[in-house]
Amino acid sequence: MKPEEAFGIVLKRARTNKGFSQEQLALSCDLDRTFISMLERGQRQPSLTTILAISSSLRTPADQLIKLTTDLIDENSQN
Amino acid sequence: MKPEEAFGIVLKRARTNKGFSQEQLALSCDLDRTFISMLERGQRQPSLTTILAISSSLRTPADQLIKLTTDLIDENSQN
DNA sequence: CAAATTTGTAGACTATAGTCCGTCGACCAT
DNA sequence: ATGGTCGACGGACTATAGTCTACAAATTTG
Repeated sequence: MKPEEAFGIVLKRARTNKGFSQEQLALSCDLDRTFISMLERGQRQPSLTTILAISSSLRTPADQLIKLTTDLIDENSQN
Repeated sequence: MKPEEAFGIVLKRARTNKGFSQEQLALSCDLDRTFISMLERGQRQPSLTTILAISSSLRTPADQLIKLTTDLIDENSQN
């Protein structure tokens, strides 16, 4: 499983858990809505500042987002 | 303090702690030597896959690298 | 159902991540 | 002195992160 796929899944889970729409999140972290969409579908990968911006908007520590992502990669290491 | 500055400091510390040269690290994580140099000087910021590649080569969990980075940003939040 | 909201997607664009070539200066050993 | 490793730095290049506009498909809600 590719990093961007895993991050996309983690992002979507975290966002919906907080009850945000893609557009609300995009506005909050000053990114484009379509880019959030591509991130969640694993078609783009985030840079460090993007990770931090999303972390801040979702009020979820960045290192936790990364941990969830790497855990997901490890779980699916056969794929 | 900008994210890329903080990450650069964290990266340099982690690399030298492991006794690697920039070139050794670059070879190990399949990145360019000059790019590692720019990362450490805070002139570039890493993407997610770059963070994971460096994490793997340094045998330091990615979430720990991120935690060290955000901690450093928070400590210097006045700058 | 219809209307409203949300998300996927495409295309064209700009900014920057990351490569590859080289040169230079600092430091440390012979 | 000089040979070797190491890191800063430049320029030119390619790949991709991230924007913006617009429309279609899906989902939710009354």
